[in-house]
Amino acid sequence: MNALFKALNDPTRRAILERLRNGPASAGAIAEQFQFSAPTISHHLDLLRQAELVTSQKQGQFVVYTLNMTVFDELMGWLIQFKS
Amino acid sequence: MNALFKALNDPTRRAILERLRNGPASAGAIAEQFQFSAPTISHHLDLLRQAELVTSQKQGQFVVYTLNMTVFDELMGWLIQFKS
DNA sequence: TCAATGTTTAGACAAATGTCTAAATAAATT
DNA sequence: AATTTATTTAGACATTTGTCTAAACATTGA
Repeated sequence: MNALFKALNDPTRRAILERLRNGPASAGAIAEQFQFSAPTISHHLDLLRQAELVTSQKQGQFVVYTLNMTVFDELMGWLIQFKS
Repeated sequence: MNALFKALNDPTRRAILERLRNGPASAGAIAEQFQFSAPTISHHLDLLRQAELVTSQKQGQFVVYTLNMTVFDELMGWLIQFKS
């Protein structure tokens, strides 16, 4: 839960998640959309992976990142506590 | 949205929110449940208020904090994007 | 009015965070 | 084999964050 909220507490990381709604993408393809350096984006992707918000698979020289929607359920569950 | 995720990115603040599920409470009553100093809890309450996750009303010498569930809807809305 | 109680403000400080550049690793191409 | 392309790792650095103590402010009660 800590890693989850930590990962979400950054606008760039949230934008990456929104980008991945359109489907999986390589680290480079993701990085292109932002003004930050590749290492910075790589680090953001690492935090998203630690929170299990994304998974990654190596495809040749590329590393493809995919949204993991499972974790959103967990968050939703936490939120629903407050609605009742 | 930034203030919201920032506010949620701390276990003490999340615990305060869970405490407030049981009903409104004064700053002092909240602080009693934690090992941190009163100023520290006051600061956490301030961040929760900035995120509009709580509201506060002065009642005599006490300041009573109340959960504002409206904001949870906003968060839920953001999450639901990812489920479809 | 003075003292006690409840809360916030101010300022300090260590730890965590987001960014960068340079270098390392890995795969594909020539 | 050497070079290019894709990505990560390492290390540095400024900023932000969470905590504290001391002091200020506000309300109540003696």
